[in-house]
Amino acid sequence: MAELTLKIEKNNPLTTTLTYEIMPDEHKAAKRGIPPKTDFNAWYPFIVEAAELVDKRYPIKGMDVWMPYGWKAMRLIDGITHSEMERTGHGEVRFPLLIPYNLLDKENALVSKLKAARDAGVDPSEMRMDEVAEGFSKEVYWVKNAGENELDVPMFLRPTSETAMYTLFPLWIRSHADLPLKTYQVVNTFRYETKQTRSFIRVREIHFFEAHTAHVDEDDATKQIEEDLQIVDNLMKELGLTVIKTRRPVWDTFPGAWYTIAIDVIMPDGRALQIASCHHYRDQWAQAFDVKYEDIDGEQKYVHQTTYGMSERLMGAVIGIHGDGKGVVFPPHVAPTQAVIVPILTKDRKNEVMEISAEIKDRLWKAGIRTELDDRDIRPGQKYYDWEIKGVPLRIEIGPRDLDNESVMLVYRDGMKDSTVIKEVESGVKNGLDEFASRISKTAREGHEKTIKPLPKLKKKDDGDWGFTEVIEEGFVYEMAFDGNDAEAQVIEDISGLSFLGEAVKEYQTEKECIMTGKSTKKKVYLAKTY
RNA sequence: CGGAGCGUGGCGCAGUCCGGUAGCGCACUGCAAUGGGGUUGCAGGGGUCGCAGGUUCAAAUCCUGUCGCUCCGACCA
Repeated sequence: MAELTLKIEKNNPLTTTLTYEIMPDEHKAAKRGIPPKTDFNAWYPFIVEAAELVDKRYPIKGMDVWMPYGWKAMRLIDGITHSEMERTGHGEVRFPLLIPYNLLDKENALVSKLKAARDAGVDPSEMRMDEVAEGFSKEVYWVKNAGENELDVPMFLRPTSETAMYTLFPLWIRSHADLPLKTYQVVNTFRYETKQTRSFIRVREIHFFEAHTAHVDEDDATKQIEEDLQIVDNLMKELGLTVIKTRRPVWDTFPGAWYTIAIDVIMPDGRALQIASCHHYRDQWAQAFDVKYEDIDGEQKYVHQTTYGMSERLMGAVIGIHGDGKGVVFPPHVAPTQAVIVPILTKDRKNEVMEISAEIKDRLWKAGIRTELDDRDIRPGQKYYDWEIKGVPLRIEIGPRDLDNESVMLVYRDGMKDSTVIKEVESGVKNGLDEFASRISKTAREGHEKTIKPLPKLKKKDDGDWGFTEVIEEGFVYEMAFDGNDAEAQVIEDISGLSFLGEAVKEYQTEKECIMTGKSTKKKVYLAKTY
C-alpha cells in the first residue's frame, strides 16, 4: 500500500483514485509509508528505523547499530534498572566478554548430572519426548585464533555470564559474613541465532542486564526472588507496561535452575514476549563451581544462588505496546526528549517568537524536563509528523496568537490538547506529563486485558484424540485452570498450537476444574504463541 | 541447520526475458517566497548496478563461483 501511495503521479487520476479507495483512513500515515499497526510484522521494523532508534544496515544479521536517539532511550531504561539495583544493595561488576572453553566443563557436568537425576527420579509419564538439555554449545560464537596462531584453549563470547562469574565467586565468598553477595552487570552478550531476527526482540548481540546473587540458604535466595519481582513491578510502572508473571514449566527452565519466574508482555499481535526472568538455582550451581562458605558453626556450606535477567526487549515491548499508527509513543520517564517546542514563525514576529521559545526551553530544562527546540526552517506541520514518529510525549506550540494570550499550546502524543500560561509552564508541563503517563499505562493495561481469553473446553473426540469445543483464535493469549502432568501439557500444546507460558504467580481466587483432569485447582496457566 | 526469494544513489523501486549512453519517486544541497498539520517555484549534487572470475567489439543484463540479506520449517532470552 505504501508503494502505491508513493507512486502517485500528478495528472494521473487513476493512481490517485486507486490509493484513496484502498486506504481512505490510512492516507496520511502512508505518506511517510508507515504501515498500519494492525499489520504488526510490517509496522514494527519500519518504525524502529523511521524513529531513528537503530540502523539495520550494518551487514550482520541480528546486529543493529544503536542510533543516538534509540540508545538514549535504552540508557534511560537502564537508568531505572541501575537505581533499583542501587536501592536494593547490588554492586555493579563487569566481567570479561571472553570465556575460556575449559570453564564450560563444570557447567556441562552440572547439566548432565541434573539430567541423569531427573531421568532416574521422575515418573516416565511426566517426561516429555523432546527433553534434551544441550546448553549453549550450538549458539555461541567462538574465538579460536589469536593473530596467526591457533589458541590452545579456544574461547567463546559469553551468551550469559554464569560460567565467568561463578569461577570467581568461590574466591570472593569465604564466610557467612560475605553473604549475601549481590552483583549485577549491564553488558553485551552474544548468541548465534539462526531464526529470524528482529530489532530489540531477537538479536545476536544482546544488550543484557544480569544480576547474580549468592545467599546462605534457600530461604534467603527465595527472598531475593521476591525482591526481584518487586523491582520488576517498579520498572514496569515507569514503562507503563502490564505483564504476566509465571513460573515456567520444568521443561522450559534454564539448566541448573530449580525454578524460573518469567515476565512476559503481550505484544499487539497476541504473541508473548519474555522481557525478564528470575532463576532460583538453590545450591546446584554452587556444587558444580564449589561455591562454599563457612557458617557460624564453622561448617562449610554451599551457597544458594539466584539470577535475574533482562535485555533490550524492554525497548521492544515499549515500542510494541505503546506505539500507534503515527509511530513510537515513549512513556515520559524514558523518552529521550520529553517535550519539543515548535515555534510558529511568521515573517513579522519571527524574532519575538524565537526569543520566548528559547527562554521557555531553558526554563523547562532547568526544571528537569528534557526539552528540545525545533528551529529548523521547515513548516510546522512537517515538524509535528517528525516528532510524532519519534514518540515525543509532548509538543509545545508557541506562536504569535499564544504570545498575545501569554500562554502556550500543549499537545500530547495521544492527541490530548491543553494550554498553560507561560508564567507557570514548568508545573503545567510536569503535571501534563504525569497525566499522559497514566493515560498510556491505562490504555496498555486495557489492551492487555482484552487480549487474554479463557481457553475453550477440551473434549475427547470419537477417534480418542483430544480436541477443542471452539476454535483457537489467532492473536490472543489463553488462560485455563490446569493441574495435569507434563505429558498432558504437551497434548494441549500440540492441539492448540500454543506454548505453555507457565503457572501464574497469581492464582485463581477460587477453586476451578482442571481443563484436562477435572481436578479442583487454583492453578492458573497461560498459553500463548511466543517470540 | 534444511527449502524459496532478493542484492541497481540514503530509502522504495523500474530496467535483466531480448547485451548497446543507468532511470523514476521520496530524501538531500542552494536561492526565493511561504509559515497554527506533510507549501511552492527555480537551480543542483550523488550510483565501480553486492563481490570475484568468465563469455563478448560491448555486460546491471548471459555463465560460474562467492558473500550478504529477507521469508518459511527444526533449537532459544
